[in-house]
Amino acid sequence: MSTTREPIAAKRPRNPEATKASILAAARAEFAERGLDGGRVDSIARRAGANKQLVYYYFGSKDEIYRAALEASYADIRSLERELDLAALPPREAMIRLIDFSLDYLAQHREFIRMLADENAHGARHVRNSDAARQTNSPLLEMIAETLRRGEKEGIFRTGVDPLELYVSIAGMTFFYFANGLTMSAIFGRDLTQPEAISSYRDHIVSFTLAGLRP
Amino acid sequence: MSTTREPIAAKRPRNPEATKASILAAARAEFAERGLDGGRVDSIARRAGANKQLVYYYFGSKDEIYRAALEASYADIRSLERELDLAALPPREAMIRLIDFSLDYLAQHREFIRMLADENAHGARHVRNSDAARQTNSPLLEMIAETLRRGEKEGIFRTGVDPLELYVSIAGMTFFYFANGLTMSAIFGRDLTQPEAISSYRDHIVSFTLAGLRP
Amino acid sequence: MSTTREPIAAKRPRNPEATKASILAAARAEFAERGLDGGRVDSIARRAGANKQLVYYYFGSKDEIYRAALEASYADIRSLERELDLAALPPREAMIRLIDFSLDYLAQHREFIRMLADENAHGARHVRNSDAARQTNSPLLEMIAETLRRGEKEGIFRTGVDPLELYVSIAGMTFFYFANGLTMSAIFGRDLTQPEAISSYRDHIVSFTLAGLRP
Amino acid sequence: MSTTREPIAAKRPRNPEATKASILAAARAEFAERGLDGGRVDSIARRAGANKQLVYYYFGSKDEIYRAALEASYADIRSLERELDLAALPPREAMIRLIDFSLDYLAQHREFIRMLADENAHGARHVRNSDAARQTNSPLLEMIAETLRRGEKEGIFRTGVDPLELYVSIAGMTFFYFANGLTMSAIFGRDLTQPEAISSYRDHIVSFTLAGLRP
DNA sequence: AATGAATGAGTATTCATTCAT
DNA sequence: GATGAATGAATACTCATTCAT
Repeated sequence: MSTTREPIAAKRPRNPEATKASILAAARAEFAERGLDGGRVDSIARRAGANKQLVYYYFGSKDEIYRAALEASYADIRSLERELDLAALPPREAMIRLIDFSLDYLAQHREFIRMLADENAHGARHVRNSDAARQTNSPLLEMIAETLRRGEKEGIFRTGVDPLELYVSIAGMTFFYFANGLTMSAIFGRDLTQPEAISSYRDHIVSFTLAGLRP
Repeated sequence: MSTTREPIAAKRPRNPEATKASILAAARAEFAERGLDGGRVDSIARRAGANKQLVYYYFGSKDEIYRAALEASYADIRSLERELDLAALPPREAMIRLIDFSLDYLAQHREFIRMLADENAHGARHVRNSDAARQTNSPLLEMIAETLRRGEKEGIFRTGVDPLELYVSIAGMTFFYFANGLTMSAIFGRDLTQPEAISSYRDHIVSFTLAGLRP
Repeated sequence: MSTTREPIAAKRPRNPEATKASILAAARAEFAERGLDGGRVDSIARRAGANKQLVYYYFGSKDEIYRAALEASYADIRSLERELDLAALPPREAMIRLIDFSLDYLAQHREFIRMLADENAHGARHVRNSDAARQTNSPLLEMIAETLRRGEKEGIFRTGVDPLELYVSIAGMTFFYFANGLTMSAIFGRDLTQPEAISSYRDHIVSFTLAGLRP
Repeated sequence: MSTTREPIAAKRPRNPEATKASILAAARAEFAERGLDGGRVDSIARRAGANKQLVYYYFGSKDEIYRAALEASYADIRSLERELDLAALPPREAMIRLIDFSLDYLAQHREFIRMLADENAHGARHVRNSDAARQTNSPLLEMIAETLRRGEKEGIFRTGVDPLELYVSIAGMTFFYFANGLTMSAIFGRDLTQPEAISSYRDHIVSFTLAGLRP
């Protein structure tokens, strides 16, 4: 009140949707790189080329930006999962494709690994508060179940395999490789980030999984 | 108040080793709960009942306390791994024991999960700077290799399985379950933290792994 | 969402005077509750159900809204003061009526207390900039003077009493009771907000004042 | 963690009590001038020539600094009240002295007016949270009661006057004069800040009060 | 007349770290 | 060894105000 404030004219062109989108993109990059605690709202604004207050104008708080970023990440992977179309492949090939998808996606989207780890480290509170994240059910479970059923019929998969447990196993094998690759590389003295190492590990999981499903 | 001066006894008895140990324990608890970025030096001092400056006196910086905490975590698990004595069991039982150990340890030491995830999220820079962490080689790889050899000889395990890749697979299946259990529980609407769920998953991994190793 | 565009009807019907009035009412409520520094333009707009920019459109700045709110408060009390018609009562009853009015008005318009205190705390700069506030002379002084004259003639009031000083005394006794009632209640351990306490204090002021005016 | 921070050597000489005292003094000045909402922690630190964090180190939060400042103000006036020694004077002179004290103190300590007004505007929450403020009972009430008793015995004061109500009346007449002098001066076109005006008002209150107490 | 988007300067508070004793 | 005092940079979030439509 005592200090006179004369704001300077706005420089950013009026394009609300683009503005909001660029802030969200910046937030995703920031959080992927530095995590929830390490991410800075200032940095998000800077990355987006936006005024910091705009971040709050559109998202309200750091936690809500994080939730939006997380939702976007989930939406991305869900969208690709829906395109998998495992039903179009024979059971064995379907399973291989699932493994490859899981491995490739994580290899190319390290940011998803970071966000997932971070979210769990924080008690999954953003996911729990996100209708979007909870309701956008993964199509994977049903796909896996259907693939298992076909494999059982063909006699190449054993019965009694729980789709969710299988999913967790495959996701675990792929996720862990990239999530903890750095410490393992340092400790075991074997560079797991090399393409050949990844390729070899891929073959291992494929044969391991297919064998693991045999009747 | 200002006139009478009672020489206040130093609250903390001079016991350097105990002091350092209590600070380290406090640091492990703090980082396990809040991560590297979320952990506070103040909080560590408070938890340890020590003066904040003591933390710096003994450890130098936040990063070095973190490294010490990480090293202690690694030392703990390495110590237990060494007691596994897989060589005393038939190959199949040895493999089951390995799986159970991996699962139980993570179930009971969630803090290790957090530290591992955090360390990797930060580029594993503390592990790389830690001779202790890198040199205290895990005895597991050799144990697994030996177990695989025996299983091959007995004809119950196939050949060509890489011990490290197998280790990554098993560690991945167990780690992922606990590391990302919260988001999965929220999203899949199935409480994976229940003992029955864990027990069921354990059976799944055991049979999946044993089958996966069959010739 | 972006394809179908339904021309959303302006929520607020074009009714400038009603709009301005609702903003003013909102401002009065806001400033009465939170003071000049504590009051928020955003909050005023929200209370008024209006766009924030409208507040600026009609009032120009926070200080000017405050001035308008203050003027409205003064106008309210002046309006009631004009209806007092002390001349219609015998001097003693007129004086009692004046006291009751002062006490009752403040009891029922705590917001006026806050605005008065706030305005003085800020150097009365809004009042000084307000022709309205300064020109709408209070009719009280002349009423009091006339009542005193009649009392003197009747021999029940002493001479030489300055109307403004008497006004300040009465206003002070009533204002202070409500303005600082909270701290006094806390410190003296006697709840001055109770109706009985107010009623008792009223009797005290009445007899105190009448006695104080005796020749 | 990623940014390296190398603090520069401390410049402030080590004198905790002086430091804390200077911060408190600065806080009192700041809040007296600008109120609770208008006061800035930054400004307090600057006034005290101290690092801002020191303010938090010693006082914890803005509200607690305010409470400390308020307590100090109360302690100041209580200390002077205790020196009044009304019992040493004849009842009439005692009453005059009480009035003069009240008027003079407020005339010379405008900051107390501001703090009192502000505290009440904020619901007296700091006083309620302050044991010091509540327990340091004002000696005035007992002094007034005793003075009234003596006056009654001598037949110069009437009976049945409640000490607290009398206190409120006197405090009100003096407080209001200074608290709202600025708006009244502006509105009534009579400068109440002039020494002559104050002096005249003092005489008015004295005779008004003494007359008001006559049997 | 009315609305939503955008801005810059602030605002209380926190944090890792160092100094002095 | 141990403690309390002090520092500077930062951190999430707010606010009055203006621009563009």
